[in-house]
Order: sequence, then structure tokens, then C-alpha cells
Amino acid sequence: MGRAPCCDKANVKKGPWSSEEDTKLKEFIDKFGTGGNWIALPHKAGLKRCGKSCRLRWLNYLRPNIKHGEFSDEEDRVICSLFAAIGSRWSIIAAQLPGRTDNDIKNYWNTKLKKKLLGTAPSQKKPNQHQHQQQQQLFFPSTSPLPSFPQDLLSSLLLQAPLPPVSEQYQISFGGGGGGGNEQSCSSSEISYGNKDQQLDHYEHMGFNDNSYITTLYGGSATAAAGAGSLAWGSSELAPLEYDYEEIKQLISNPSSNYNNTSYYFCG
DNA sequence: AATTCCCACAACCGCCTAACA
DNA sequence: CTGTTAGGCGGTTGTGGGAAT
Repeated sequence: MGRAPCCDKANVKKGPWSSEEDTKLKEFIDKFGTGGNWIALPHKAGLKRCGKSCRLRWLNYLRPNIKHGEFSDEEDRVICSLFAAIGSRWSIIAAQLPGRTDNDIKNYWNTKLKKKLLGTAPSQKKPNQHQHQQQQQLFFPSTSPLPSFPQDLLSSLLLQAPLPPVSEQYQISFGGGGGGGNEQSCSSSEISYGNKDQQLDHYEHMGFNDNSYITTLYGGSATAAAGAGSLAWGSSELAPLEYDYEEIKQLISNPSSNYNNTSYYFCG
């Protein structure tokens, strides 16, 4: 027996949303909120849509403060760096770019950014040396390594520990960028959490003051990892530059390659 | 002017997981 | 503890519009 469908597919409209549907959905949510139940919402709002579809439409298009249009170089750098560190965790990446949705970033990455990085625009299959150099400078204008966020910390947060356990001491050491074991410590700190609120305070203090992040920090590992990214970036005036062009390019070309090749460590 | 091709983006699908009864 | 359900996520597909032929 398969999984029960989330809605009656026969009586549900699919395809692009009309402006009338948008208006209905927006007005309903403005008035009553989502009620925490997307499945029931379309019926209440008088829409012949699947609840999931409504949710997606709201989150990706109708919700206030959605940013449409061109991505800035700064946003490009954040996306590249996070992609290199944590892969295609679009929701985490989106959490670092206010106003951008995971779908937006995913589309942008797949259709533009990846090609830009690889230099494989349709009319530019093989860029010459000069073009290649220009591209690299566009995305990574700085040549000096900047502090990176702790990649092993990210991995362990993502894969194992949802959050550093309460009342446990950690020393987090940040190595230098560039990978390959070229360790150059740029900061370290001892963290001790008496309770989860203190833990949150600490995260906040370390630089992740994004409300959405703080709100969802309790939620689990993924968001915690996103926060760890901010943690390292918080004090940096420049945009983070975790990986050089070649490293990201390699990751794109060879998805199976190990993300974890730097010398950060995270010890109890 | 008509047709084909390509690209960008919106939307869908199916899986995973947390919450809850 | 177990089964069910809904929310969330990432991958994939569909569609419309513009460019090229």
C-alpha cells in the first residue's frame, strides 16, 4: 500500500496560478493566517488547489518581503560558499539571504550561477584564459584568504549532532581558508551553555541575528549549520570567501567529491 | 512571418521527518 | 511504541517567452 495522496488529485487544479487565485490566497492568509494547516486552507479559501501548492505559492511568490530580480555579487558569493560547504541544502542557503527563497536560489544556481562559474555560457563553451580570469575576479575579487567557517563543525552538525549538547563545553577552532591543511588559526572560543536560551543567546551574540534563523534554531540540525556559517562570518567586513574558484568548480564538476577537505576541527 | 530552439522560472512530485493521537 | 498525517525539502518537469534560423 502506497502513501495516501495529500489531496484529491481529480478535483484539484494544477498549473500556473491565475491572479484571481493569488488574490484569494493572499487575502485569506492576510485575514486568517495559515491556521497551521495548509491542507485545509485551500477549501476554506475557496481555492481548488492542493494545500502543498498553496503553501509553495505563498512561500515562493506571495509572501511579503520576497525579493525578485537580479542576485547581487554578494549574494552570489554567499551561495557559492555555502554550496561548497554544505552542498545543495537550499533552504539553509536561503536562510542566509533574506527575501530569497530556496526555490529561487535553486533555480538561480542551476540555470545561471553554476554556468557562470564553469564559464559554460551557451555561446561560450570554452572560455579562453582571459575570460576565465575575468570570471574568477568577478566572483572572488579578493586574493587573500579570509576566515572560513568550520566545515567539520557544519558537517557534524548536519550529520550527527543537532546542536551542541546543553552544558557541554566545546572548543571551536577556526582554521584558515584555502584547505589542504594550511592551518592558520584566526579565532577560537570556549562555549558553555547552561540551557538552551543561553545557547541561543550565544549564537545570537556570535552574529546570527536573523530572526527567522533564531526562530527555527530549535528546529534542528540544518538550521544550526546555517547558523554556524554566520557564526564565522559575523565579524567579517568582507563577504565570506571560503573556497577558491577552482575548488567550487571541482565540486560542481564532481559532485561525489568530499566536501570535507579542510583542517577545521571540533572537539569536545 | 513561421518555426524551432533555448533558457528561466514556476510548479509539481515524491521522499523524509516531526508531531501527534 | 506505533501508525498516521502534514510540513518541509530537494530534484525534476512543464511552460512561456525571447532569440535564432
